[in-house]
Amino acid sequence: MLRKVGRKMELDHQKIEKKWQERWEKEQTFKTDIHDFSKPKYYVLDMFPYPSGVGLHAGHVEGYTATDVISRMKRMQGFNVLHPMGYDSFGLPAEQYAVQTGNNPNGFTQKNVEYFTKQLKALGFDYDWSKMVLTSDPKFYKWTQWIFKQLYLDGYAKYIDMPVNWCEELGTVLSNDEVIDGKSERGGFPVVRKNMKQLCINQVAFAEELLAGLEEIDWPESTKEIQRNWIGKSLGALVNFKVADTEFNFDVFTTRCDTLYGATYCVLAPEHELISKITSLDKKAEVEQYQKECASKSDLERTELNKDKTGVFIGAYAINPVNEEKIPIYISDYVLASYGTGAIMAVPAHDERDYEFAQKFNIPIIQVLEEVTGTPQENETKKNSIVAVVYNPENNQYLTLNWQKLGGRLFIGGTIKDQETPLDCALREIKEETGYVDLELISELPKINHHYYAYNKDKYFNIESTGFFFKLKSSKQEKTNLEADEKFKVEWVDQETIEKEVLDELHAKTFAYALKPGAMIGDGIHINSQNLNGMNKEEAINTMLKYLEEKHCGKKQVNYKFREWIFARQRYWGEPVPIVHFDDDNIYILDDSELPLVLPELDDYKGHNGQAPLENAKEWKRYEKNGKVGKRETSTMPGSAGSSWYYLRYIDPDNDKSLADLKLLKHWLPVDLYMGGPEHAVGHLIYSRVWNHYLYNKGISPVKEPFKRLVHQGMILGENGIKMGKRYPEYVIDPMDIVKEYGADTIRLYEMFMGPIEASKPWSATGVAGARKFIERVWRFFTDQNNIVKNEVKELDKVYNETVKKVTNDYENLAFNTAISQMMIFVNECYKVGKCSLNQAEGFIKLISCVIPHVGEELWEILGHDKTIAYEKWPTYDESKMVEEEVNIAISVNGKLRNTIKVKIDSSKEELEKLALADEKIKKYIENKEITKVIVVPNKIVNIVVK
RNA sequence: GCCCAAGUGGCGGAAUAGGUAGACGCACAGGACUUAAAAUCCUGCGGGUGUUAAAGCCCGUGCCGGUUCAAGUCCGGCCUUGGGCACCA
Repeated sequence: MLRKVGRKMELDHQKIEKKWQERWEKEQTFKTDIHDFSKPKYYVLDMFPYPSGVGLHAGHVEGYTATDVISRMKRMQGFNVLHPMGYDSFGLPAEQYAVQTGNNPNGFTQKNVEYFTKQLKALGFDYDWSKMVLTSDPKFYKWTQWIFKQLYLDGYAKYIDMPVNWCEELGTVLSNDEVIDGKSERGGFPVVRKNMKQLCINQVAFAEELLAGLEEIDWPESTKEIQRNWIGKSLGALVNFKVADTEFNFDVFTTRCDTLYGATYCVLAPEHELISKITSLDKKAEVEQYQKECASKSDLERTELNKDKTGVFIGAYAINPVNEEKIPIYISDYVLASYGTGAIMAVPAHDERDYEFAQKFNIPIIQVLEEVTGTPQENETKKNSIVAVVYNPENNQYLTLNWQKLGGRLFIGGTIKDQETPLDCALREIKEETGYVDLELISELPKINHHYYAYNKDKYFNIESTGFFFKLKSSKQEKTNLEADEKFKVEWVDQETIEKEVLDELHAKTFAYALKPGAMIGDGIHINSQNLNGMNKEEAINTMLKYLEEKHCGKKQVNYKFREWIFARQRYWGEPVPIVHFDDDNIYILDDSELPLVLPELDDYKGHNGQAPLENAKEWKRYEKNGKVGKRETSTMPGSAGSSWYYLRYIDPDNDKSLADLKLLKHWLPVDLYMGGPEHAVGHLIYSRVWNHYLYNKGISPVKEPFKRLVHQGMILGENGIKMGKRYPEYVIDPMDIVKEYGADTIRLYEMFMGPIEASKPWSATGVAGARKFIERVWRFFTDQNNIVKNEVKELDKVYNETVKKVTNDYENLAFNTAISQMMIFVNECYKVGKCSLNQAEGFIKLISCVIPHVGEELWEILGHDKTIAYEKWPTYDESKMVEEEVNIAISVNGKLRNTIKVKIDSSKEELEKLALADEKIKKYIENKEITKVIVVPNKIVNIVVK
């Protein structure tokens, strides 16, 4: 029944929002009965925030509103919805902020949690607050410690002596994803490499599972690609090199073992353990000096210096296992200790870095791959030939032969005669064809394998062409010696002309080599490689692998860029590690009965002083058991520990027997929709997958992949398109200001209407006002009792059903902007018609209540309902109401739109063609012309093709 | 340098499978209501040309080329912006 509502009603957003927020809280509207399995479940999750003290920003509101809309729709569609919220309250950010503002992290965190919660409630999100988790709560981190303990007992967590990222300023070790461009993510302080004994989790053991898992989850392709690159799998081989005249040997990792014949030296990382054992006496001092220099370089310095290769020959030689050649061993920091085996074989002809190094240290370069140009044919005649590029520095021009119609513009070329070296051939050809004799060789260019057809001889040729790059020293010329068919003009031209006119593939490639000296990186066929000669890459790799395995000096090997997850921070505000180091060097992991190991209070904590803060917790640190005395681990866990499993705990947050009841987990997992920023692609989103895979293998988590569908919200930029943030505080929008002035419904509607959820988009103050205007337009129409009629309103049938369909589908696809457009169209139509049936009004209010829940509830009440709209049945649509009797058909001639006509829907092709051809406007375009074709797409378009 | 996205009016953005480019909103302009303004309601709104007005015509989805009866959409090459990786052998 329609409730009588006096005169015009003002929209008082503050009153309405307060009213409904209080009611939702009082009636526990959004409390999920986790044990109710009678309905299908839907688990929708937001990335929980760091409670940082500055409160929510516009980006939070976007992501959280999106999941809120989904969760409200799913609830109305009959799902039992779990939509929880909590706080990632441990970790470096919270600690840094606390120290900077002189607060104790603990009390400070509590205060921020309250602040955030108040803000989230003010935005009207339908979180079930009874499920809240706090990673810094001992009841929660008991289980973080427990999971860590399982990892430790299963051998995945270990102390390892390894080079780590050390940040002096923060006084802690950092993981790879916490280091950006050689600086710490937090604060931007320099990071150096340091060898330290560290607690690590062997996440590389999960690399294959993680890669395979990516195939089965509905995530943005770009995020999956980032994770694949981060894991960085590469297939290759280990090759063992013996050190000449010693007992020692070492392995290198290579993806191109097929280029072994081109390996002319080896490089060890400066930290390689073999160096001290094989360095010759006379090189010892120099080598040690170089090692010292490298150790003190920060990561930033290393990358900045990467253009200029440095290194030292250590006076030892390795034996190339395929040809027993002795090749020198160098050390250089362009080889990383932490990747592969920390040693490489260098193939300077085909690797840019090796090429650079070889140039600088004057090491031989042997080409083992040659590029193939042209198209291979049967019955080719083989020969060897040259292409010579001659450069005149005087006028910056190159020597070419213009064959005109016979072959265009080419460089000097020719066939190598018996008993002639390629270089002799090049010099002879230049002289015979152009007369120039005073030349200086700049470089010999990589050989090219070229297939071509010679018209004058009517034959196919396959040549191996050696390129030469000469400089003209003087214009001294001798008599040329031309054959009868050599009809060309000798011309000097500039680079631009060559690039335009030298079209022959072989000559163009040769010129490119001449201009850009360097390694030949592309693929090709093997040369100078004995049994591999003539093979392509794949064939050669397989052949080489077989050879290496037979000779027991190499084998297939997979390598990852992915590294150990360093699982300790020398900081205070994190989960204590439940480990004790006994005085007799034995390591003891606490018994379950000793968990949680509670983080002790630290009086007047002012930040780190070069050691782990917990070193100062004298009493806490000491541990005694059965008369044995030990010291607790004083490092704490990294910020990503708690967030790696929190989504499990929401399902059963008060369980003190296990991290969560398996039966409940089985029902509720996986998360159906996970929403959060793309910046977590290689941090949280990998770590949580690692833990979940581990827990799955142990039977603790029932699913391999925890997050079935992942969506990132884009960034919200300032009005001028610049990132909001510390650098431009004047452009920062505080969502709470908008809530106060325009209402929570307005900021929710506005942010959903801005554009596609995943796109970055600029804020617009007038856009916000526009959103409010639309809400008022809705309010005005649906609170006016004269507009709402009991009888059907046929005029709205079509648009209403279309709206229900489009909004339902668009919400499902998170296309909120177009869903809102459609609702605007519906409201515009209502105004035009001047009335709306009660049925349609109720359906529409259900749709829009997901985005503007306060106004939605209020309108629902005004329409005469006592209960919340949250559990009302989602509206349905009737396709038959959406079809119209007539449809517009476009008529185009030669693809150009010329007219549109209205015809009965589903008119036949023949009929449409007849109508189109008979159309008055169309006549003038087809008169006196031949109609070659008529294409008819029913209900869409007719295209007439005329000549 | 390598990998991945994206580029559409003054602006944010629409356009299931190649089939009427510019939905919806903002801004702007005009009108109605008002003593007036705000608010509201209605109308127009890519550029050029044309006309009293219109109709009409031409051009238009970063640039160049291709496939097709038909391209914002598909293919090839380039440019720009954003993101990721960066001596990873």
